[in-house]
Amino acid sequence: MKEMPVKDISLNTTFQSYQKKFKALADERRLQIMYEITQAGEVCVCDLSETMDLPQSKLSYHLRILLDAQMILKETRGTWSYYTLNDEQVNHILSEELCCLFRSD
Amino acid sequence: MKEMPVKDISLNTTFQSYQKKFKALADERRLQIMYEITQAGEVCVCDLSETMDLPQSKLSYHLRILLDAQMILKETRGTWSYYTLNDEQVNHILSEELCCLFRSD
DNA sequence: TTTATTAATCAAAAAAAATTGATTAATTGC
DNA sequence: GCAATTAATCAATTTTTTTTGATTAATAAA
Repeated sequence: MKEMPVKDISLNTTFQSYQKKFKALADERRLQIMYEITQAGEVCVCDLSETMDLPQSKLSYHLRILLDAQMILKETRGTWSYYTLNDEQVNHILSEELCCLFRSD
Repeated sequence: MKEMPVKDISLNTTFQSYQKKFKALADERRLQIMYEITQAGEVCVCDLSETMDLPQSKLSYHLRILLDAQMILKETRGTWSYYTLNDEQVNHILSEELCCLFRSD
């Protein structure tokens, strides 16, 4: 059995969680989705489906990946699901320069 | 034929280049490789192969992905290839907090 | 109640990425 | 020259991710 220092175990856990977030960001379409959400402030799937010209199921799939990685937030009102950017997380991960892409002000 | 504003075209190009960089970062093993490089300052494939317990071909593959995404730099001296972190690019992409993981001082 | 809208999920297929083991090429040391 | 070392690349396989079209469930509107 292989020994492993505590420091390395916690580092591995850290890398695992970042892997998930970077995977979510590692897609041109998902970056566009984040940008659209930033511009609109809040969007539902059907809005995105129009502006991005993508079928609903594809959007739901990509939104789920962004949601699981905590890059966006979801609030359901009635039949609609409204998505917003998770600014805190985005700022935590990305450089100042990059964050600007996903900032409305 | 679909029209597309100039702004959106250049944004798409931007997202494309970031997709590549995030893809490179979207792997636990590659993040570990970057960490090892940071710690050692400079490493060759055979060093990494030992410290990370990975076969040479696998390492060459992952190093190439990091290199293509410009997250690391390569310098060949004799039979050896020495890899270093591309601090400039890493700092450009990642938050202060995250960069610390890949900083030796 | 019936019909339409919204969006999540599912299963199958397609596409992309990673692993594996081997080959190749260049360099070093004897 | 010859053997050993280093590392890139290749082809085949495996694994993972994405796409696609359909189904489901919930809400809203007529």
